[in-house]
Amino acid sequence: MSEQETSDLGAMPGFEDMKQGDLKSIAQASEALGVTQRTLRFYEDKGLIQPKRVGSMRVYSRREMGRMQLILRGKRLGFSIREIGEFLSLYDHDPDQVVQAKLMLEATQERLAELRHQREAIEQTITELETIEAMSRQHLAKRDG
Amino acid sequence: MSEQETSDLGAMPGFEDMKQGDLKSIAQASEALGVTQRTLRFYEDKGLIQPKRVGSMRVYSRREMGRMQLILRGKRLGFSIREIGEFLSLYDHDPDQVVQAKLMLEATQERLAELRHQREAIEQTITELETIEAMSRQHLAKRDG
DNA sequence: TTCTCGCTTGACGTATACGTCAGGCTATAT
DNA sequence: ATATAGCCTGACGTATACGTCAAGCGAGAA
Repeated sequence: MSEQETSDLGAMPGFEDMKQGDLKSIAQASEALGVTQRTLRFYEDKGLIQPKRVGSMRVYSRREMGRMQLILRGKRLGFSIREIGEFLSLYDHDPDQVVQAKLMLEATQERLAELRHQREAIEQTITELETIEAMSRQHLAKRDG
Repeated sequence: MSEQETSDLGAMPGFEDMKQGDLKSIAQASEALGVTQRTLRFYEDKGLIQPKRVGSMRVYSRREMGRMQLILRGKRLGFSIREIGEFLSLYDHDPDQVVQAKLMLEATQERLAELRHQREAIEQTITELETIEAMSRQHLAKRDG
């Protein structure tokens, strides 16, 4: 396997804790984050991250990795990438994070309301399905004697 | 407003309880079911219903209306139209509904498992979001004094 | 020099359940 | 005869989050 400048970035013995210690190639970043390279490029397209370039190759610093963690967390919490993008851009242009925190609070509450609704809907559906399940069992029991 | 043979079908005074009492045009059917005409045509395309034709116009009998109720119920319970289609075709070719009931039971149980997972995931997400909500509040409280 | 890696961009594909035209037919009302 | 209403089919559009090519470039290796 030949590795080019990409791997050189991560493999400079003795320089691990320089100012820009942990630079990663797209392969290393996707590996570390558990997402595909396609996903990283996709998020970049959408403006969620802006990895540096060395020539044409993407380089992921701790900043990008941190943002990716936030993005993935947002996804786990059920926010769309559009929403996540909005949060991040607020985050960028709001050093004190006052506006950011307020809007985050709002979004969080809205999402909570949604989830509570969903939870109720699911409970109802589960109840109804349990009824159907019981009826199916009876139906089968009758026919089998 | 002019109504053609469509409305004539539903408007035959004195004949309400003929053998084929309640025949409906697509407009009346969609109205009664609370779905769009497009939806009815779509389900027909997918083979879920087979309304009769008078010339080229669709006519919905009680049979189709009944199937539509089942379809809509299946949707509410979270089954895909493909799954619903499979149930219905089993239903058709299984007069005793033994096979049907067995498979329905399986599908029901699978769906229940899914829903219970979802419910857990939602509970976790709600918990996490509540934490974030509390943190946002603290953040704002600090800055506002 | 030629091969092979890893990377690049761009564009089209996927799944779901319809929405939204566009163009055209027919029957009734005027 | 013409307008209008209601219906028809067929085809493309929508939203989401990527997957999957295709074609090509620069850099070490053989």
